[in-house]
Amino acid sequence: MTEKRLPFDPIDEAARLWGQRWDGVPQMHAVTSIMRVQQLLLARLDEILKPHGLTFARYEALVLLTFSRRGSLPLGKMGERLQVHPTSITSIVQRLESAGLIERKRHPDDGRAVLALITEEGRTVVEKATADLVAADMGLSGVPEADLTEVSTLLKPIREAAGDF
Amino acid sequence: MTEKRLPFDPIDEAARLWGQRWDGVPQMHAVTSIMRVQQLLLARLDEILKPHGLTFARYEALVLLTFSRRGSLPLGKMGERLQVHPTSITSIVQRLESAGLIERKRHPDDGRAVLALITEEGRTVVEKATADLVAADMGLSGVPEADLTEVSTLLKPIREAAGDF
DNA sequence: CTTATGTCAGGGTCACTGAAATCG
DNA sequence: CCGATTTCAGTGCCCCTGACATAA
Repeated sequence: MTEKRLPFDPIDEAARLWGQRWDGVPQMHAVTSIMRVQQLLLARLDEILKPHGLTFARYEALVLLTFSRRGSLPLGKMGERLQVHPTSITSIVQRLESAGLIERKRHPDDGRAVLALITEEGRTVVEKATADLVAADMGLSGVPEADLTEVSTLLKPIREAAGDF
Repeated sequence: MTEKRLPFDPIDEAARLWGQRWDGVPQMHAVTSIMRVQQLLLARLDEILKPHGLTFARYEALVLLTFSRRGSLPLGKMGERLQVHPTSITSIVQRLESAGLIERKRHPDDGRAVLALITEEGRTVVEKATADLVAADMGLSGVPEADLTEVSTLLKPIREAAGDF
């Protein structure tokens, strides 16, 4: 990754030039900002999770299992909650199983379905990884909590319009 | 992609459960929201760009060249502005060249450097693609412009803290 | 010689399509 | 037979590391 610090805000500059030709400057600025912040956050989170042998996607799957009543969920249910592709869930679960953090069980009531069950080691890893993430403010150190709540509130209609819920 | 519409906001639900065990609920909610919105936006933008033979990353590179005075920039400069890895720029430029949207030139003053120069076809494609994107409000239809400006403003300190500028 | 620029090889993650197997 | 669940093969995209050639 290029670590160069620019002497100006590259998105502000891009928005200025955009406005000389095209409409939709607020949309362009917001989209570019969201893309860039996501990239920065993901890099930071993956860096924190790496020592635990996790990517953010795998961590999310593990947390979801931690939240479930029996510590297990059918893969389809996981994909639905995490909003990821069925084949991606297969891949994520396969890698978590290789790491010994979950086990695969046949669903007792539905022979088609597979349950992912978090192991004791999985629970231990989630706790340690979460402690690190919380200590690092999820990569959002220095941002007032009120601002974060505001961001979440403003982004919610976008998710809703896209059909999340 | 799972298209299932959930009867509740999965992020609100995850935040509720998170709060029963761990700290940092506003941070967790904001991070998850940003990740999800980015995923939704990128999918929408790539869908709009696909008929033009572009991904969002390649579109951004093309727009950057459009904004440059001579329609050309050294690859290193492009990576710096777009905040992507040097090898990623090589790949992006290679594919844009294969599509006939840019040409590679040797830098006249620096034999090490390579210039990416946008072609006439490249300029045409950018205009058409941008028209489609703007018509679709960059995937942000229905969101008030004031809210988008607010989002951009709130996200700026995150980018600044991460060292963008 | 040291530094900067770009390329290439190779590995990793994840998204997606299409096909198949299994089971309700 | 139809539909749901999961897996597998294969493709594409992007990130990253490390090594390398070339030129300032």
